Amino acid sequence: MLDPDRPALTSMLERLQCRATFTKVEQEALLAVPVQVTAMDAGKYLVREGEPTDGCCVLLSGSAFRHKRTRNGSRQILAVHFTGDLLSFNIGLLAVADHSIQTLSRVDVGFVSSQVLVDIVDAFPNIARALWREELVQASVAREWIINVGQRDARERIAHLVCELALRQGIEAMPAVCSIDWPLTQEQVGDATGLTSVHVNRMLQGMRAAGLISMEGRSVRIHDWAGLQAVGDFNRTYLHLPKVSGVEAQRGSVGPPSVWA
Amino acid sequence: MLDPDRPALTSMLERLQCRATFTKVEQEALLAVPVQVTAMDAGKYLVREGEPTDGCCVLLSGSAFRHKRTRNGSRQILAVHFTGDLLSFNIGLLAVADHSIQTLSRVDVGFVSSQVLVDIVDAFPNIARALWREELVQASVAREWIINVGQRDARERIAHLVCELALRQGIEAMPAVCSIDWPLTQEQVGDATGLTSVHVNRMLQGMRAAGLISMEGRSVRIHDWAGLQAVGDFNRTYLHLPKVSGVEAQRGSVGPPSVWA
DNA sequence: CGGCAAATTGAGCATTGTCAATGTCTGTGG
DNA sequence: CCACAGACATTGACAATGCTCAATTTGCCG
Repeated sequence: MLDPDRPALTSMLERLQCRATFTKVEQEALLAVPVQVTAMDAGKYLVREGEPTDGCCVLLSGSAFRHKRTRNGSRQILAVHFTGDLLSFNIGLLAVADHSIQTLSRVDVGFVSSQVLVDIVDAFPNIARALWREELVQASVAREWIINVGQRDARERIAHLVCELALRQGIEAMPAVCSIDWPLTQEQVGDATGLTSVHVNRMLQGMRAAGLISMEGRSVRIHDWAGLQAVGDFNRTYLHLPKVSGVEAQRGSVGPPSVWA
Repeated sequence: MLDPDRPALTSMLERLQCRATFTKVEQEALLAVPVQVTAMDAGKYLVREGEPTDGCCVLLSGSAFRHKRTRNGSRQILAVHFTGDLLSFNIGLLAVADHSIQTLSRVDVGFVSSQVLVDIVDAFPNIARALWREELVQASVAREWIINVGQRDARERIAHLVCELALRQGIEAMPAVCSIDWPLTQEQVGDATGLTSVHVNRMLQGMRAAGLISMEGRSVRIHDWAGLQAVGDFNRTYLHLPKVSGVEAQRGSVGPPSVWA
């Protein structure tokens, strides 16, 4: 749900502030960008593969995912997105969308026209750099997903996905045992990892039995963050997160990796 | 081998001209960019995962690949690059490399400093747009690779890889039966597709037996381009190639898909 | 000719998929 | 408040795609 007391693009600004430091003027320019806000139900398409693309689309609340289908109809999920993420930042650069974007929950989406975006980018090189960097990070995440489905076994793939979504939701600022939003069904986890939902179910049971996680409806409780990272062969470098400061924020990374064979 | 009679960056210009139309001034500005050219042997690292990155690196001749390793040492190839490709275009945007880049053959590589690049991008928005578009296309290719390893079976993955590399080498401007450069060993094909070299070998034998391709040392002869695309579930959209004109160029896409079950 | 990397072959195995049934939860309408 | 529908999760038995291991052959290059 969008907070009516804050500018609509506040969450996007916060996301970009992980990628650059803005002046007051830059911050105000970003928040002042004219944006058309639309609320949408879960399961709606924001972009469809093959359709012409234009403008920029930002996720102001809720979650969404990118996907693409093969000839025989099977679906590969390519990325999961949360509040503040840029969903498409194509100043009319590519003619047609090469994948689809669909909502996972009720969302608020902001649309910004290409022209406005071009103007902002021209006027504020620092903002351009932050947007560019955000795109590079998304590309880095995509490469990590190639490894995940290409080289890791089922248990590792799923643990890795849990780690990524947990870290991107700020798990390291949370208490040692905490819950994160989990917008995916087991079938969607399968489509993200190249596994069947049946096998995902069995692997999740294994992870629960090992005391790594537990599941509560649309959230996952993480009991052993260090162990989960060890199982998932997780190395956060690819997310290019800003340096975290403070003891609390480093909790997960200093403990001994738990053995879980 | 670099042609000494042409400016070093000619091949990069040709690549970018697939993404935008440049004025004479822009073309000359690009070719005049100061570039440090280095020849390197096969198997050398251009970028190493975890090391700081800077500047821009262009492949002026030969081929190279991106890859990343998992904890247990297995390697995933993330992309294959040919003459003219931009290998890293990071105006100091990300602090450390999230993957490695290694040469596949003897190559000539051009290094351009970040500052020069920033100047060019600021002075020529049209060039900036072409570079940006090139990056977006590389991201699109990475997403297609996620599908390839996540959803397709062994034969489809390999056929898809052959199609991609063939199309990027301009197969559609070649005669109906033609050879393309094939810089990968079977083990490397395995690392690119998430398969073992043993299984790659068996699948390639199947494709040869089916009359799709034949192999001649470091090149692959393509006998049935339409059939290969059908087997690989190949849809070129993700490459965002410029519209091709002429009958010859459309040869492969108009024939009936061959049945090969 | 020798050395080495790459390709090829075979046999056995295991991770993961398939199919089909059943259980569970949640929201909605009567 | 209960019944019901529908989506999601879970289970079991069996099949198969692709992996492992280990040996052998081929081809290239000095």
